[in-house]
Amino acid sequence: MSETVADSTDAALALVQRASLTSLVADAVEKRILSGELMPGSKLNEATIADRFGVSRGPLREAFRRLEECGLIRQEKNRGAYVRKIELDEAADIYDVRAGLDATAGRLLATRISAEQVKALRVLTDEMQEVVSREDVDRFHILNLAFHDRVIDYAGNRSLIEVYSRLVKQLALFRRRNLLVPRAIPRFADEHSAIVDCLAAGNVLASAEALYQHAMGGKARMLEQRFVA
Amino acid sequence: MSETVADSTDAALALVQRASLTSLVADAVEKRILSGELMPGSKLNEATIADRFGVSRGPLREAFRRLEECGLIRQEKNRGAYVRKIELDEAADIYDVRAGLDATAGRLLATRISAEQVKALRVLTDEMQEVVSREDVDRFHILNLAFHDRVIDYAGNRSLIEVYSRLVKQLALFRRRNLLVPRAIPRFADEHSAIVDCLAAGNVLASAEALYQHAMGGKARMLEQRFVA
DNA sequence: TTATTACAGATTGTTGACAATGCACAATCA
DNA sequence: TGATTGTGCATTGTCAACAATCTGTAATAA
Repeated sequence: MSETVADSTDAALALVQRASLTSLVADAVEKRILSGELMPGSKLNEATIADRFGVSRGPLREAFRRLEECGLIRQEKNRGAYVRKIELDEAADIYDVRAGLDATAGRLLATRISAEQVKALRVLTDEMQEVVSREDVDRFHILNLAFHDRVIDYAGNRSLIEVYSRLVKQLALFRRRNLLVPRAIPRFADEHSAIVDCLAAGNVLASAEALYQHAMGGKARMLEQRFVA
Repeated sequence: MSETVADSTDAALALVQRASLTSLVADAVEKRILSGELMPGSKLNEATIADRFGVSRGPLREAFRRLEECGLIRQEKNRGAYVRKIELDEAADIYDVRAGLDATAGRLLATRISAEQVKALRVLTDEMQEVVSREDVDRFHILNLAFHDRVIDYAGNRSLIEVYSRLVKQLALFRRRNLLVPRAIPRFADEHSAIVDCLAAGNVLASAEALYQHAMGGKARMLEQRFVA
């Protein structure tokens, strides 16, 4: 019990030592944007938000600058800040770049993947194959995200992780019901398995191409749904 | 003459309307960092810099947040801001990602390049081939930068341009006399020509691979020089 | 001597106030 | 009526002052 207290106070201490109001507010606003609580196009009133978080406008404005540079909000001089709206063509651009980053991750990972990492990815792809039969879309979605996160992580490139997560955040501003279409799941599961095969075999070009095409498939799905909806 | 006045006042007006002190200061500091006037590791004193630009610390701190998010400076709580220092391994990571982005640009551009764009690139590669014989390293350097900028631009993807320029800026923090080695120039010139050939032929995979390998050659050169110096 | 503490100056973090700008609505005039 | 101008309010831009923290130095004690 005292440990719990010690842990929490330690955590609080570390928080105070490392985190500034600016960073805390930036994280909080970012979270609300990514969760959809703050919708694209929403006006972000400085005084209102500063009050809500119990800080003055100074730190908040600094947080806004960070979020602007992240591409999550847009600021117009003398007119205020708005949650960034990402149009279809812009989302398509981001998808292309992300596909390229996936390919890069594949190139890098194919030359360095460990047996343990292959195994960890296989655990995911195996469960995905299982899930296909159950048609558990939600579970597949989680596994899908985990799979791609791991591929990027395992590539072991900090710059890649940074750039990739940046794009993923921006794409969160564009999710218009891009839920998985059940009928597409079997194909995705197979593609994941094929990707792991390429990686495990150390085939650089095949890994890159498999990941690229897989990501571009995701883009195509996004574009379809846009026009259906 | 009145036109000149009108132009300059128009420009001034546009500047005042669009640019905030924050953005102006951020640009100015960024410029000084990229030019090497502010060296990696330098302490950035808020009061001193604010005074130099004739602004208060508020806008300057906002500018710092932007630069921090750009990866050009690093801020430690209660200790201040420093020009970011990029170590060798980090630069290597960035080079890998940039190579991947070059490959992505190749993929995209190979499917959409126009005759005019091919021609424009050929103008550059032709002059590069000329320059090889003259061993004009400086001129080659300029042509080299122009070539890669155009390939990215012609790819016509805003997200790619944004991410790419971000990485280029970060790499500027690491240039330790990575000037071109004269003996490497002929090979680079040939590679540029080959890249344009692939693009003009609309060969997606070959374009991507040629640009990727070309960029990785640049990385290798950087690593060599690091150990020679 | 060496380590510890106390203090002072400098620097960063945060705030509230004031100035400048934009926006919406009312008043005016053709 | 319709367009334009003027006015007040809300909001953003900027600043200077204050609080909190850090750093280096001097004083103290073992």
